Amino acid sequence: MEVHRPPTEFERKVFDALHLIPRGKVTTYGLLGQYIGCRSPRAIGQALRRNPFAPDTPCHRVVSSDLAIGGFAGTKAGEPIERKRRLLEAEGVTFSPEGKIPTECCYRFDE
DNA sequence: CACCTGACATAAT
DNA sequence: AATTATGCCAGGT
Repeated sequence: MEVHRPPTEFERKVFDALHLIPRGKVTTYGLLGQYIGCRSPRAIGQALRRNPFAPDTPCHRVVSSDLAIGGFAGTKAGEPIERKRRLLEAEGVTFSPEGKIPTECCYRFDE
């Protein structure tokens, strides 16, 4: 069990980036990482996993580089993933029968 | 399709 | 303080 601890700068960057994602869109670990200057999508995932502000912080808007739904709450599949998918659909994100998200719904931090 | 490697932060020892 | 292990990956072999 992890103890509660104040968010680090790295986590702050990640959370802040999440807030930039428009509603109804998603981003990938890689894009988010590049935006905050981190080339390690794994580190991003860890920060999201420890998201202390969930679901105020839209961590569910981050998917894998393949535009697959990716993981959620430390799991790759299961109930949490179902919730994530539902959250995205509720925001207007569409899913292919394979569970993939169309590129149009992918936010690439284009200003 | 199954590995292996790369890059990075945090927790635990 | 340093090392080890691991983690909502990505990409290459």
